[in-house]
Amino acid sequence: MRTRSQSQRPEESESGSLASASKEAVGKLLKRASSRKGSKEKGQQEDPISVEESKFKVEEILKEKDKGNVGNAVGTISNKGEDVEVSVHRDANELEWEDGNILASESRESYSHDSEKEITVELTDFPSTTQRKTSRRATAEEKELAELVHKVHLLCLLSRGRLVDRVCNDPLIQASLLSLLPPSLLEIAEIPKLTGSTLGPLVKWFHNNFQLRSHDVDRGSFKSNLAFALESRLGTAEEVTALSVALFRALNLTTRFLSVLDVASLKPDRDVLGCSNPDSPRLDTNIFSSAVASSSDQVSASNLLHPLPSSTCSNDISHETLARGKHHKKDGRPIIKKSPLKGSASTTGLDIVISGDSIANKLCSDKLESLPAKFPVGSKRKGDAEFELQLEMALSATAAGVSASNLGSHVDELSGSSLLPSPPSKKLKKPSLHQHESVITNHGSSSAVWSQKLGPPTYWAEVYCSGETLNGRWVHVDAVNGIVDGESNVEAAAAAGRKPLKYVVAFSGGGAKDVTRRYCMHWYKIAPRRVNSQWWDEVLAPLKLLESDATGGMIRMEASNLKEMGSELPHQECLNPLNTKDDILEGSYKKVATDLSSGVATRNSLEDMELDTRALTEPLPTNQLAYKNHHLYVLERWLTKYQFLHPKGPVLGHCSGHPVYPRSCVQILQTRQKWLREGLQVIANEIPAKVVKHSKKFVKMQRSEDVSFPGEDDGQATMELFGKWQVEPLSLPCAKNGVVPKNERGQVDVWSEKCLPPGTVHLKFPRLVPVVRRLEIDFAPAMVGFEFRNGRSFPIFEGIVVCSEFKDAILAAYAEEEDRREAEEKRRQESQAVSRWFQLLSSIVTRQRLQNSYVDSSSSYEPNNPRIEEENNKSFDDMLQRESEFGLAQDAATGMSIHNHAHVFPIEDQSFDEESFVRTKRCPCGFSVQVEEL
DNA sequence: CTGCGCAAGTAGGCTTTGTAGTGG
DNA sequence: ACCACTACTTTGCCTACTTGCGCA
Repeated sequence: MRTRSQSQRPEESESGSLASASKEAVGKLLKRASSRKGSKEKGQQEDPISVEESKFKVEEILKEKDKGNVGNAVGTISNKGEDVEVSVHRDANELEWEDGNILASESRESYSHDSEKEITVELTDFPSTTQRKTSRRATAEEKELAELVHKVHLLCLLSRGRLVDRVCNDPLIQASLLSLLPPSLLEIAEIPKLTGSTLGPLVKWFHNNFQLRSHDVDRGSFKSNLAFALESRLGTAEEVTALSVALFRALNLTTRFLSVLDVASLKPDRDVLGCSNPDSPRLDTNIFSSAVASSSDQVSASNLLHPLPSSTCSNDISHETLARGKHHKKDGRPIIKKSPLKGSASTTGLDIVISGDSIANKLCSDKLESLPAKFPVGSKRKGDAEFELQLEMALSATAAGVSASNLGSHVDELSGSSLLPSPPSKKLKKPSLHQHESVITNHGSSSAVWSQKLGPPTYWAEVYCSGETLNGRWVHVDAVNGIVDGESNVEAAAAAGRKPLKYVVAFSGGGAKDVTRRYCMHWYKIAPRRVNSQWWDEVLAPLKLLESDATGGMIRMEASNLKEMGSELPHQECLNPLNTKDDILEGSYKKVATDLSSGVATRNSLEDMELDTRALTEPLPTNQLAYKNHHLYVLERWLTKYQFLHPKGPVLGHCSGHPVYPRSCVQILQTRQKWLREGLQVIANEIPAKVVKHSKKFVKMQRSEDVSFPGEDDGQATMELFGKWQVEPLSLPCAKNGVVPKNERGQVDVWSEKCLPPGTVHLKFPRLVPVVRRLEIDFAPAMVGFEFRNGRSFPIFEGIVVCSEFKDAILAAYAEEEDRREAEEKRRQESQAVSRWFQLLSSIVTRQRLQNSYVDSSSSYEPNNPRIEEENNKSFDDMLQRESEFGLAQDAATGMSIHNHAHVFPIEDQSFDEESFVRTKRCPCGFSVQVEEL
């Protein structure tokens, strides 16, 4: 069995034209996705097996400490004595993904006899750190693609959440959970004013009875998985959380399933571009280690969602590993055995021998195992450290299999290890028994990493506690970790895991609601990582309604509550001066106010208000940089050229001595001209809010045109900018006595309808000028914009501007003129048609006359079947008849009418041109005609 | 580990008022 | 002579923004 990288031997992949065609088609897509030179995908979609098994990617991330040589890295996979050679072609200066392909049939064989297979990866000549290509910025196309992937991934994750939510309502699962519950805890269902503390014993019981498993078991559907988890009391974080939600719901508690949507990055992964992404590699690893591992659906979704080359090594490998593991993990866990490294510290070669059922697994784990050794221990750049960390994590994920096979121990012990006390956490109330941890505790080298990086919470529940606060509130319940009301710690835990809470979504009733605000205190950190809010809101709108229907119970406002709420509202607004200009809160406050007036509010509207309030009461960041694009606050130093603070206050605080202003005070300034285009003019005697330097090009241009241009001494002209508070509606001179007021160029600039002088109209019809001139009405060409050509801009004129009173007259005349023009056009076309017919027939007649002159008249021929020939020629005779009507049929040269001779076209004299499908018929008189046969 | 300042590089916005030739 | 139409040729500067890196 032998495969080669396509980059080296593309011809080998072409087992047939179908495959190559397929490759081409898929390649286009992948090319777009990857936009990587030389990276090709073998897409053999026709072969279902080849897709799942024939591809794996190995990212060359190895760096050489001292040596500068960069060459070809050659990987060899030996399988039962045969070599699978993966030649990894390397661009000398570029880190690339490379594809190794294993032929389908052979791969299948390898999976069926996996325990006997051996895969060797040889890696030689590693790239130098110093020769890493400098980072390349993502192109617009890559950004667009990343956004698309982000959006699709979000939709998939939403679906996943809804799926889990639905299963949480399963009566059988709920009943089973209830049957497990001690009778004493059943009473919680009857507590009228539920509080977080009341939930304590229940959560404690659940936490003690359900544990996380270190590996996933896929039983087909999530429901089956959940049932199995319930039975074994072991499950993934998602399953255990879902069970907790099901239990709470069984107890009649209003409960949501919450999930942190660990979505693919909105921005193109920087690793692709030759540098490291501080958070996404780890993030993505988490996606696959938690979400994917727990769901086959997710696997497929994630596979779909990662056509991007943006996946990092561990990220891609881990997900492919898991995916592949699913397909082949039939006869037990992977048995991975490692060969000692061939190369010493001084050599650059590296041999990896792996046994197991998953090639990717082998490649990944062994490679990862070997990687840290490659990193210089000393000076590490941030990216290197990140990458190493990420690799260790991936390594940890695969470590279970390693220990299982090598030590002859079993994974049961490993999963049992999840019962062991976890390392203490600094930031979490209670350390989470994350599957990684359970793995890592058995893996000495990585435990240091994971003790610091506790698994961030990904799933939890929210239970509506009517006994909390005035009108009740949603209480965070992380039954997996036995935490109640720990919402304030979620962000810290997420931050500790380098996993920002980009999207925290609550699922209930088949719907979903974004509740990120509740858990995220530093919105400015996640805002740039989220998709544009309009799209997200539109997506969530229908789901939010469903969620609201399921959870939005009515709250009867008591008189005292009403009073307090009423006094709270204005107080909230006072809290943040932005509210005067910001209407974010307006909606929810209004709604609540309406609800208050009726004495009834929904949980939903109250929650909306709470979330909106949080949105406007973010604490001031302590570092200046955070203000650069902060949605609430601004520092004067980060204002752009056209931004201005008006009013300059209030000062909300200080950061490093710089006053902090509300973002709502930032106004966009424009030049007089720009305001004019919006139908506004600067108020007389207004002092420019800001005077900025003009572009050099503009200065140059102005000076070339106007020698007396009042440029400054330093050669830099200035540009006066005005704010919106300095402008007023445009007051243009009115049209008087039928005369249109024009500018210095004798035209009217019609940027918009607002720019039209009063008393005038803009007529956009073509060919109006002659009509208006004929009527002797004053007009002005309407300049509607500019077109940029040849490095110069040219005005675009569209229609004319005339006084309103002439509009009807002009339109009537124009209609008349257009009718006349159309009639004239029609006449012209007809005469042209006649003229062309005349030319055609003339040429035919001339040709015939010439033939007659030079062909022997003695070879006249009697047709066998004159009638048929006559039929054949009928149409042509008709044509000649029409021709004669023009007085052209008379053959002047011979003096005889062409009708004196009836042409005949004997079959033997006919010829047919197969290329042009033209049959040429010849009359013995010499006349011939060509007929196109279809 | 974080923040800050700087440099480098890139994407994308902005610029902004013809002319010569041909044919009817 | 006048008018209408078409081809010509595909700018380039500047700014905002991103990112990496060194330093504190």
